Amino acid sequence: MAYKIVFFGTADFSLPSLDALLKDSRFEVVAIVTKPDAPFGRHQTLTPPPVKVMAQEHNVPFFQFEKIKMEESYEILKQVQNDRMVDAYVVVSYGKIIPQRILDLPKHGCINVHGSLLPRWRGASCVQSAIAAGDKTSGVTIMLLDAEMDHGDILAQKEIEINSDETSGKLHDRLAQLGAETLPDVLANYLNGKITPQPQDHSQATYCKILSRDDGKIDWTKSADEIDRLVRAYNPWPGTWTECDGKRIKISKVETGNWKELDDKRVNFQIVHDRLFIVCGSKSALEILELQPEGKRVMTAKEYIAGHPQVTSDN
RNA sequence: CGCGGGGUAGAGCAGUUGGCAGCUCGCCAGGCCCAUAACCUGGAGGUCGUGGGUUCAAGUCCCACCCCCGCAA
Repeated sequence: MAYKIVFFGTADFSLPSLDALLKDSRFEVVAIVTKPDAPFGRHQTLTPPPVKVMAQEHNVPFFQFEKIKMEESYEILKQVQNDRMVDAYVVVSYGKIIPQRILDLPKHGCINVHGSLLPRWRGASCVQSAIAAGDKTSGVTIMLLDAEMDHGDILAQKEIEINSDETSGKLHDRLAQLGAETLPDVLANYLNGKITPQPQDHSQATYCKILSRDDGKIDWTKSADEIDRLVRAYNPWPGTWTECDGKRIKISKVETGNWKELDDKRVNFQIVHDRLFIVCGSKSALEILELQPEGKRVMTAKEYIAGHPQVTSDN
């Protein structure tokens, strides 16, 4: 008989894992819990989270609790537990902290898929943090949830290399896929007792915070390498930007450039042979390859220069 | 109707109080040079997002609509 699972998830990162469980005959996803529809996009239209869409496509019952902490949420999940004898919860990028008494409901606890090699990068921006910090590798951790964030015992880890030109968008997708490939076997082996959970080495823990757009303002006194990593790490979210003539310009693609050609006394955009450079800290420089002025679409540096023969940055 | 910027040549931009539609790059042809991302000469390429309106005259003023984007979430 199939193991009964309740899946908690909201974002795109959840989809491959949910899909893997839905397709696997060893599991029956008896219900899905996801966040409520939220205002989204330029017109603030109420939009369902991706996981809800997938739940509807597969005709799986789903719940969108306004507040997971409320009594009602607990009562409903308790009812599901009594009716279906759920074996485990699987939590992938749900987006809210689940209260302990809900975590205690399923017979064998709650399994989480996290996009980093725990205990490194506990928290909400694990993918961005790994790239921004210049990590050579990342991976996924399949773990048990406990009371503290990303703190529980580990069931399995898979490591992958971070490519030197990789953005968070790409790594995010690869990790979501890797998690989905790893999850089913690990989950089955945990439930049939073949895996013994291993505690994390808490002394090695590092943490990362939720990012906002303001975090993406580029500090040009940092070195070109640091900024290059930040640009890749914050692509596509939250994006990196700088101010120019009082307007915001997103910087979406850069490459470490040649310092020696540039005037080191200014920290401005500088045009050299149809190419756009900016002087950074530590005697380094970046070439801007792609940017997006406020209100405009993404364009190459060459296109930007065509309409801005003289450009300067306010920093 | 959350706030805001924008749609003008293949690309990026300018266009002043309405008065013959421009700039940089690219493209085509030719020239110069040991050579070039350089330079010179000539050329092609625009129903100014769409539909109405005002006017002798609208890219420009008025109304409606379509599309793109930044903030926010």
